[in-house]
Amino acid sequence: MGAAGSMPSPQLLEEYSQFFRLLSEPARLQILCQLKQGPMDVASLIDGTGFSQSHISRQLGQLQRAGLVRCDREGVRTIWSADNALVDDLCALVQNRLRQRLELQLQQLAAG
Amino acid sequence: MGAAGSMPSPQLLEEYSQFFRLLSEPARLQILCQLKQGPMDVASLIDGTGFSQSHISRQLGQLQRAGLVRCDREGVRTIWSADNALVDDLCALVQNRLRQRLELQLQQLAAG
DNA sequence: AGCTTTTATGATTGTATGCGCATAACGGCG
DNA sequence: CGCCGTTATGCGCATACAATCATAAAAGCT
Repeated sequence: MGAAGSMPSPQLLEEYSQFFRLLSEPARLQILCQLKQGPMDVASLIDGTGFSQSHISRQLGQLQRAGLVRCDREGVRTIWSADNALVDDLCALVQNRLRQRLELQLQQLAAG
Repeated sequence: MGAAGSMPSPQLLEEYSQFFRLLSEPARLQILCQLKQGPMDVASLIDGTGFSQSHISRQLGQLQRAGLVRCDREGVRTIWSADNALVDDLCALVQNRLRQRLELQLQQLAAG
């Protein structure tokens, strides 16, 4: 029992996929990781990631619309921050999976 | 303490993003959901989703390479199955987030 | 062997989007 | 006001990939 739940609606699937799509770009994940060190402005993100200013600005916009980052204006600078237990949790689950896969490959290599 | 961990390596970020990219397509999520009803062949997936045969075959290939589905040949048919506590957990976390966002919007609407 | 059914794959097209350049908009300071 | 520093945005290019059609490969049947 329990395996055959009802299908999620197409709208919900669409929202899931849109969220996962946000995390499907290394640049955005990298920005989120940088921001875990603490709030910082765009210049610091440029230093930390090597991306262009316009690119970072766009990615921040996308992350902001999803509520994954927020910003406070501090004079002329915009200080961005992200507190993401959610992204951490998601990544931890995926990391666990990656680890399991590698361990399985190791076993198969040893057994074959 | 605890907020400023070390940055994940670019390779790890790449693997995270590749995994999330798999889930960033409604078609693949839909296939995974269909398979939660139990193992089935491609014809059943076509019936359940409305996608073309070749499209479904390709998506299954991607999901298989990631270890999210597997198949047993049963005569001329290929029976696909997926047991994914992982995807369920990921979707549950995201759903929780979506709910929180909507509740926040509701509060802001009521307060504004 | 040929024939049929089921699945996988090569080729193609269309669309989305990452990424940077240039520039506009915003905000502070002389 | 003009000037400068910071961030957002219009534009173009290149690439990735979803989606389809047509076809090949695999497996059973007569």
